[in-house]
Amino acid sequence: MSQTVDRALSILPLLAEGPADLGRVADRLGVHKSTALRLLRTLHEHGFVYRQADQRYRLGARLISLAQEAMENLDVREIAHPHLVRLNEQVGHTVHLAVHEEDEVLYIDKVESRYPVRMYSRIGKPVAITVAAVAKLLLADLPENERRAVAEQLDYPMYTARSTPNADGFLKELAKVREQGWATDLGGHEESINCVAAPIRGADGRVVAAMSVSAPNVVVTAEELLTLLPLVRRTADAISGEYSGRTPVKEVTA
Amino acid sequence: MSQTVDRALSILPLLAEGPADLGRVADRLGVHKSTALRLLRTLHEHGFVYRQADQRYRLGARLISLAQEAMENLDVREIAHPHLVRLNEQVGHTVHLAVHEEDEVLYIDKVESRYPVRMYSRIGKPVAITVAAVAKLLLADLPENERRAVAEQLDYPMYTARSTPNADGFLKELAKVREQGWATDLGGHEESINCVAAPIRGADGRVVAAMSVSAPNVVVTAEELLTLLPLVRRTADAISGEYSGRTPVKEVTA
DNA sequence: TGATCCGTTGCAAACTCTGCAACGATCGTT
DNA sequence: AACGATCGTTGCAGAGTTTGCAACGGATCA
Repeated sequence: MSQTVDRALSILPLLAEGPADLGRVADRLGVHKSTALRLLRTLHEHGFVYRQADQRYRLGARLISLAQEAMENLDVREIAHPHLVRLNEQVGHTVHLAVHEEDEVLYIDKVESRYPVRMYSRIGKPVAITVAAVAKLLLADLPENERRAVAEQLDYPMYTARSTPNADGFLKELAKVREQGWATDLGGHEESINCVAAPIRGADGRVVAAMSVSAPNVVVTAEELLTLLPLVRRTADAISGEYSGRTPVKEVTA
Repeated sequence: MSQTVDRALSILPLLAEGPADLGRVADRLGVHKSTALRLLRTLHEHGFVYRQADQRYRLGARLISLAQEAMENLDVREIAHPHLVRLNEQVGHTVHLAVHEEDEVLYIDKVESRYPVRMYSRIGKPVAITVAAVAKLLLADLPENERRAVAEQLDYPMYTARSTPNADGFLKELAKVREQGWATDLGGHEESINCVAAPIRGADGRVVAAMSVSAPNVVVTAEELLTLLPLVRRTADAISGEYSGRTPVKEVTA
């Protein structure tokens, strides 16, 4: 809606690909160098971009610290954290907490496995939305028309042979997940990694977050992991209860 | 330099304080509601702000995932990480990696202590710049005039009785740190927590990052922690060596 | 039911932003 | 060593975007 701001903000994802010089930024934006320069200057003043010694720009520290604050403001995270830690102490595996927001599902908390074999993931990282157990739970809770709309505009990368292949399969999986109230990812993202996940609900019953326990095949089989399901669900319910007690902040779905 | 972008970016730190409604944003910006609305809309389209069900705005998920990418692009971090993990395995305590950028020093990596008593800190969080051992190392490396300029514009909060009290004391400490090539924080931030830190240097000898080992008094005394200094320094040197091998990206200091 | 508060929209004036062209510095080449 | 090329930077005037206003509609509360 605001051309100038729109252009300035478009610079950031561009720089996320890696450092870029003025000419490159101008080209990618489709504007004159002088225009790009002024936008970059403004971003720089706010610390959103940083200028290296070679004159190239990259994303700045301010962005990182702001994002940090953004996460600390999420009240689900605050409430859930001690529960995640406790669950991790009981089962030993990696525990994740994720939320959904505008076509992205991302991890907002993580407690590392006690086992030496750890999975790669990071707080703040968008999850593989078509296969992750937490993503299934979060999307399954959407009203049907939205669910279909989302499903149809997604890509379905075949990370492994068991990845969700297309929108149809995804919608069927979501329907199943919606009904049973929990979800799994059995090697759909990485061949040897399995997850079980449960939803966290607000006072109105809507899913506000999802948590999962993940472990590689070499540590426990999928069957063994599934035996943890009741415990995971109980933990999620405990968080739901505590969260519902407070003034919940539901999210707009338009 | 660009008024519109400047205003739009000013909204973000404002929202970092917590969710705000349109009127509040407009007031804080000193602009008309309709102006604020249009800026917020643009930010929203890019996912930088999110609109809650109660119509209020808060920081959005895109900000978080962008910051994530920003950190993954830092090459020091990538090189250092395995070294940090190894050090953590040897000493058991929390290990941090920090960089300096435009008046902020922030943690860009962390390996958690194996002991049950853990210290509070988070990747992406700005560190207490006047007391943290890593901050001392990073600032000590600046040319003298810059060092003084920075020192004089800082605040000196007395977290504890041993916190650096003022610019004068800070500059003396920096001089000492600069000479000895390592730094400590003995209860200057939190009464019972001590740190030892060492610098990581680029090919040109300039400090590009700093790493530290932190532990609470209840686990090891300050004296015991100091015996780890040689190991910390050796680790830092190893990282420096590896980092210098690549094309280093020095940072502009203006 | 009426009043108030808040977000939203169209419009015209005003101001900001844009692209251009020219400059200077740096770097690599002949 | 000098030249050419590349890149970032600046002043300027026209163009286009942005701004504040005022009015509308919906929601909330008394």
